[in-house]
Amino acid sequence: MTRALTRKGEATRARIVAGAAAEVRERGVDEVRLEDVMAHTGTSKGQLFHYFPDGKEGLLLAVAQHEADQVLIDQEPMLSNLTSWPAWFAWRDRLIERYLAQGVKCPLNGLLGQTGRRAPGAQAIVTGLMWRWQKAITEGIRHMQSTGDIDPELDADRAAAALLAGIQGGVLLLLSTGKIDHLEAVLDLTIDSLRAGARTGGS
Amino acid sequence: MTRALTRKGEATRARIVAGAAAEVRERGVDEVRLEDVMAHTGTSKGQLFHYFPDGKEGLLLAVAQHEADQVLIDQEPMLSNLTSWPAWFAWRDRLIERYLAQGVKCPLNGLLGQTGRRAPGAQAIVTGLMWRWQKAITEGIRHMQSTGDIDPELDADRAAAALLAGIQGGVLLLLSTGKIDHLEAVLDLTIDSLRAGARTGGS
DNA sequence: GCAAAAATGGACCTGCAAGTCCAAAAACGG
DNA sequence: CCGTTTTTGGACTTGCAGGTCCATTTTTGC
Repeated sequence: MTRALTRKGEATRARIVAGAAAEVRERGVDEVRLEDVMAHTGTSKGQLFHYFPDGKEGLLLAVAQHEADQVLIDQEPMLSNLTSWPAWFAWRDRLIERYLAQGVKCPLNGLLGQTGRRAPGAQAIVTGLMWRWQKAITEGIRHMQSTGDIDPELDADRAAAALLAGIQGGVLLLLSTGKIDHLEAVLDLTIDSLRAGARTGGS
Repeated sequence: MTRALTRKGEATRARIVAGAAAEVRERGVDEVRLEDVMAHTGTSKGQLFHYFPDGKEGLLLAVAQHEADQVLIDQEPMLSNLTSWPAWFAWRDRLIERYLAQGVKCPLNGLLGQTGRRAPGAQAIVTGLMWRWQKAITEGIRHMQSTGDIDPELDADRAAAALLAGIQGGVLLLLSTGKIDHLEAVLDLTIDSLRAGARTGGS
């Protein structure tokens, strides 16, 4: 149907997406010119429009999906196995490590602020990412509740929402201030708070 | 020195900034054309470059400062008087109300993602805003510690950093999902957590 | 009132980057 | 092999938005 890609074509397409993603991280969404992508990936304009008939919009959409997926992949296998406090700490460390390394170059930043307005589809991609992310955290909390490590009275979904928001804000502040402090504070204090409620059963 | 503005000129300049700010909220930073600002404010291109010799960049910088100030002003007088739990709740309510009303139209969004890259000065504006914001929260926590309403052992600055990050993330998620839930969860759970530590003195 | 300075209007220039088009080369399928 | 389809390259078009310029009107200060 929609498929008419040879093996070579498939490879080229993938190369374009990966190269464009790198370019977006480096320069930011609206500073990326198709020319940059062409130079970076060794492709021609004809190819770009061959694989992305909708032009820049379609390309950015593919990049957005690529980057969104990567965000969750980078948190594995921790994110899907928040089944003990050491596991939670390992996840925390991975997040800090990842965003510290990433620094100012943030794909999400572009996704939310800019691509979101342009492509209506990008909005859906971001929402989907947040949804999956929060769901994983919620499951982690529920598991800890089932083992008695977190107060069963706690609204797991609400707590996960707060934690997710904290992480997003922490990353945002990392982008603007260049310091990881906010993200660290959120993770440590929130996890501490989750642990505090359990202990002997609360009230 | 740098002043050569008549009363009329001052008024026109202010009108341009206000109109441009509205336009930025409405369409997003990189979708705003100078032409839009001209139409919206009833000015000509000559005027724009008369009052903002650096062109779009200078105008956006002025808009950024304008919007950043507004963010804090909108939280007054609550933000500067976090001296009792009812005051904290009033602040919470104001935040929810403000951002609920604002919805998807966010000046900060543009500030962070886009203007930040373009104008090096915009980065400073955002950082300054966050700094002032966090300082106000820290002072609120310190005051509550002085009255024994919050555990004096708590690191006030760290807690404020976490709360600020939560708020930022909550707003970010409001922008992408359209729902206020995350912001609400952050505010309620974090304030609850602050209250929990005190009570009878902790350990 | 009058000269100087500021404010205004809008025509014009310019550069850039997205998007179009087609012709040549490579890959595919039988 | 050969016709067909896909892939590739790059010249060309187009539109737009930022920025320049200057002529005209208004305001200012004396």
